[in-house]
Formats: sequence, C-alpha cells, structure tokens
Amino acid sequence: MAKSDTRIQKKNQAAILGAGLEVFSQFGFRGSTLDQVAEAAGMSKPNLLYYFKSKEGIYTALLSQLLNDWLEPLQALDAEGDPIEQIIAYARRKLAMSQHYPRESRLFANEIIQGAPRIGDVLRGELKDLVDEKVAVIRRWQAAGRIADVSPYHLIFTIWSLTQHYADFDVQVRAILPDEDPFEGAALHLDRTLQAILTP
Amino acid sequence: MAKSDTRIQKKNQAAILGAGLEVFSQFGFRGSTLDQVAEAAGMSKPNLLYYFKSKEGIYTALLSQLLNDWLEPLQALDAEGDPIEQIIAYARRKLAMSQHYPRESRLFANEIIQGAPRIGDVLRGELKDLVDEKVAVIRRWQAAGRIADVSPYHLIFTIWSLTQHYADFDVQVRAILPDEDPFEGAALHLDRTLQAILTP
DNA sequence: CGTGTGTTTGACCAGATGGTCAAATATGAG
DNA sequence: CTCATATTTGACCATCTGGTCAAACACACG
Repeated sequence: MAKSDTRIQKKNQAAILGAGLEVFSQFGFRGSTLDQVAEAAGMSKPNLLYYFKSKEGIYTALLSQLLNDWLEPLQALDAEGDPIEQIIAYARRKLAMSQHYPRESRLFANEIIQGAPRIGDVLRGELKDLVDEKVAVIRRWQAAGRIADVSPYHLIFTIWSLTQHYADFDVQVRAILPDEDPFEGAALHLDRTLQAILTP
Repeated sequence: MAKSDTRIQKKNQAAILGAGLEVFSQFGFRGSTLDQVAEAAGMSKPNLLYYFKSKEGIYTALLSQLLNDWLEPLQALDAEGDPIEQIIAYARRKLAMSQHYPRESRLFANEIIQGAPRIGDVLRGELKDLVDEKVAVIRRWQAAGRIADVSPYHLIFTIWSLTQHYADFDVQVRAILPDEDPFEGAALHLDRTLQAILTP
C-alpha cells in the first residue's frame, strides 16, 4: 500500500537528511537539537516531524543510509587482483572518502566513540563478516608469499585509523599544518607506509 | 589570599573530576548532564556546584588537567637517543596510554571531532610548537641518514591515529576481534610498522 | 473554480536540564 | 563543649527540548 514518494517528499526528505548530517556530525546525537536540524533544513520543526517520526528516526535513517557507502570500498577489494595494488587502492578509496565526505566520517566516529549504541549489532554482524572475508583473502596472499606476514586484522585497523584520522581530527591536523592541504601529503605517506609494511 | 584546600575539598574535587571524566568521555560535553556527573560522584547536584562554578567549569578543569599528561610522551622523545628506538618508544608510550587511560583518549577525541571549541588555541599554540620542535629533531635524524625520509608530520599523525584508534574505537575493534585482547596484537603490529617505515 | 488531499506552521505541553538559595548539618579550633 | 565556618541538600526556577495538534495553506484534478 506504500505510495511512491512525491516530488516534494523526496526534496524535503533529502533536505532533512542533509541537514541532519551537517548537525549530527558536528554535535553528536544527544548534542544536537531538532531546532538546529530544522533551521539547517530550512523548514519548521513540526514540518520535520511530518516527514520523520522523531529525532531518533532522522538519525537512524542517516546511519543506515550511509552504512553501505561506508562499507563499499572494502567490498571492492578484489582477491584476483595484485595484492599490494589492491590494498593500496583500498586505502586510497578510504582516504578519498575522508577527504570528500568528512561529515559522514565524523558521524560514525561520534557514534562509535560513544559506544555504538545504535549500530553495535551491525559492527558485530555485517562489518565483522565482511572483514573476516577479506582477512581470509589477505591470508591467502600471505600463504602464497605475495605480501609480508603482518596481522591482517591490524593491517585493516591501520588503514581505517590512518585515513579516518584526517577527517575526524581535521581541526587538529590543520592546527599542526596550517599552510597546506593535509590530504596531499597524506596520500603520499599512506602509499609509502603500506608499501613498506607489505613488501615481503 | 587562596587558602590551601582542605582534606574534604581535595577528596570531593577528585571525586567530581573522576565522575566528570567517566561521564563526559562517554557522552561528550553537550550529551552529559550534571545529574549524571553528580550521581557518578556520589553527591547532590548543588554540592557539585559548590566545588565547581558550572558544568563548563568541570569540563574545562578536566581538559586542562589532562592536557599535560597527554603531551608528555612526545616531550620525552630524546634527540640524543637512537632514532628508531626513540620513535618506537614514543609510540609504545602512546599505545599504553590508550590501553590504560581510554577515557582520557575519548574525552579528547570527542572534543576534537566536534571542532575543539575549547582547546583549539592549545592545539594551534602549545601542541603545534611541541610538534614543530620534535619534527626538527626527526629532520636532523633524516639529514644524517639515520632513518628513512618520510614526512615527519605524517609520521606523527600515523602514531597518533594508530594508537588512539584502539581506545577511541574500542567498541569497533572488539566487535571485529571479540576473542582476544587487541592491545597485544596492536603492540607487535605497531613495532613492525614503524620499523618498516623508518628503516632507511 | 471548487474540493479533497497533501503540506506547513504557530501555539502549546510535559519533562529534562543548568543553576540558585535558604536552611540544615558537619567540622574543627579554642 | 561552643561557636564560627565549611559542607550538604531539598525545593525551586527559568530555559530548553522533543514532540503534539488544530488550523491554515498549497496544489492537483475534475
């Protein structure tokens, strides 16, 4: 019985999710108010709640909408490709996401630092399964002697932490490097680091 | 004219700061309430405010009290020591802090992700100066050919991100590695990674 | 143009939250 | 023990916040 969304509904839902991303990524869930989101979306608070049941509804809609985009780069890691090339390509995709979608990165960071109360199940389910699968791929590469024998789990943590650092701690990075674009140096450094770790 | 604190004052101030650390590190500043802090400190809300002027007062007292501990490991980096040894020792100290003081790490992470509204000046001042000083040390080591020629700034970011990741994203790390202590593998991985990057 | 449906909002409410205050209670120096 | 001072708290207040509701408005379709 679900009617397909009208033009206006699509436009407003998109505006609300955009505003929610802006606000929630900066202040976290509890630190944000509906008035802030409404203001950022350019509409009244009751109108927000005409499109989404509650504050929580906006937030969880955002989280689940973004989760797929967030996992996609790792899914693209190809067991048939060249090992070092594949891993570096993955790291570059992740870094590019930090550069172009820092708000999404900070949204997840806020959520996870505060104990992941709303996506803990996804972390322990979908995410863990995906990581386990790719860890198996890396282990096969290692067994064949094609890359060095580092812990695949910690290798993945290395890529996550290094790339997300530039988005999540952007203020700190720019406090240290006020006169340059951190992402240029980061890309080069990331390449060299992974080369150094992975070369057998 | 400042009277030295009595026994009771010392005890209660410590209790409040401990409670504040517990609560603020989990929910961030805006996400925490004075009632939560009072409850965790085992006293009434008005009594909290007898010792600290405001919620903000507790928070900023915490931040500035912890900042020194946070910068100390980097200060201890010794220009006269063996380069690779010194850098790895720094990374290990940082990792140990993430392991033993994860709440402090998350407190800073929350603050910085949300734009560091209260410690931006410290980042651009004290922290930047300290980092610049140590970067100069690393550059001298590199000029002497004693370590590889990586960007010193990004090397430091690497150490920060890798070590703090295990504290700040603890929930995610443990979701992926439910059956082991992540810090054991992390220490080994960190050593190997830095060896690989730094060996000329 | 008129009518039914979808959209928007001003006014409002209940509960939470940061902070105040006067009164009660504990403490310790003489 | 006594009293001045330090400590503690119940009751309270103003503001903020998530959410509701009825009324107003816009719009498409006959």
